[in-house]
Amino acid sequence: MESSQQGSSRKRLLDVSARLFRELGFHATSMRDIARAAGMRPASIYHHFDSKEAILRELMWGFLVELLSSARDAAARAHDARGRLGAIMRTHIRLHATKATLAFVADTELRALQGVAQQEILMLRDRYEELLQDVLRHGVEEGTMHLGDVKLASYQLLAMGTGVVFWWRPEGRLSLEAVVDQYVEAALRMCGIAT
Amino acid sequence: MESSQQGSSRKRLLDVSARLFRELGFHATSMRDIARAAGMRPASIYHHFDSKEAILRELMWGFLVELLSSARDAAARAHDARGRLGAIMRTHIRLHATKATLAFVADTELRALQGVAQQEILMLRDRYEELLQDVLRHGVEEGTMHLGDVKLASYQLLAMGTGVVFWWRPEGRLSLEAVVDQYVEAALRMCGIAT
DNA sequence: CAATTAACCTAACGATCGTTCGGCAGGGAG
DNA sequence: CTCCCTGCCGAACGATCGTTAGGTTAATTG
Repeated sequence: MESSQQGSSRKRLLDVSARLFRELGFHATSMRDIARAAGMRPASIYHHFDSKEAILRELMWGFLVELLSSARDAAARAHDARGRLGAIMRTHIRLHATKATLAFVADTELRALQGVAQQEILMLRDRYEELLQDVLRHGVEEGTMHLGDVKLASYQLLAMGTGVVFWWRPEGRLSLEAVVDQYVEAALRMCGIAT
Repeated sequence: MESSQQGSSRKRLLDVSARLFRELGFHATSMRDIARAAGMRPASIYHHFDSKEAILRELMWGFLVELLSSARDAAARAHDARGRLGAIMRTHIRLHATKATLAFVADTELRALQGVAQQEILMLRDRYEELLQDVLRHGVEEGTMHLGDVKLASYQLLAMGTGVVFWWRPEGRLSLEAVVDQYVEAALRMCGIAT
């Protein structure tokens, strides 16, 4: 009933699509590009996915779901606002660095989705932002954080953190842990928390 | 020798192209889209520009040149590292907020340029980053700034600041001045400078 | 006046796009 | 064995792409 290669072509299509979407952009990547990189013919892709947009949809949805659940788990393990902020930033940087290809696509190709597909992704992103904003709001109310507008601060933190996908490489000068630490410290400082 | 409408079509083409490139992305925008929005026929665009990529090239180059020269001027008017950092961030946010369409395109469509055109833009971006990194390095040497890796810090600051194009609208809840102030304060805090 | 040029047009070029149709191989099920 | 389903294929569909060739108009120049 189940072949030993079950889903292997599908997974390979997702992998090469993510890589191509990152390198060329969604609209500059053709189904023929994807097929060639996956070792099959363009028509065969449609045995696994309904459309080119469906591939992008699955890539973005998968990453954002993992990002959101990781952040929730990390925040739940901390016991105060400062700890939760640090935990969220830590998982944010770690996930964006280790899955940079997916993260890059998820952060830059939202325009390419249409209608309800785009709204579904926006819904996940909103929940993620609200998770962070709740932490910031609690920190301000507790008096442990000192910042201006909470929403603005959340945009600052997320933009800063997401930026790691644009430059960090595992073989580069800085280790993942060193990078994560400096991002977390920057986040805490931005919120008026001494380290 | 000079018509009273000199360059008005050209300017209009740049304006509508920037708007379309931001809304749809470069590759999802067709020459026919641009022509329709500018009130002319596709073939007429080629009287003003050599190619679709040439339009993008001019948009990105123009914005980055203005960004770089504005930052240089602002930094020159300050007299210490802290003042220069604040001045650079202030002009960065202000320019990204007031020219958000251009800034968005310049920050997201680098992939769409090919060969030497892309390298020319990268050269400008590198000079901009170096301007900021010099300020940070001086601040660390003076002892007025306390941060880990200087390059990493510059990426954090620029990613945070550039992010303003993704959410701020002039008709929104927060005024430009309030937004600029919170970004500058966040930058100073990130660099270990008390406010 | 004639000559030139800027600005724009219609029409069409070849290429490439996402997608679909119909079929073929092969392995498991009845 | 026959039947069916999975996975993949060749071939082609209509649409759209960036771009070009050649022509028209109106204004400017000498």
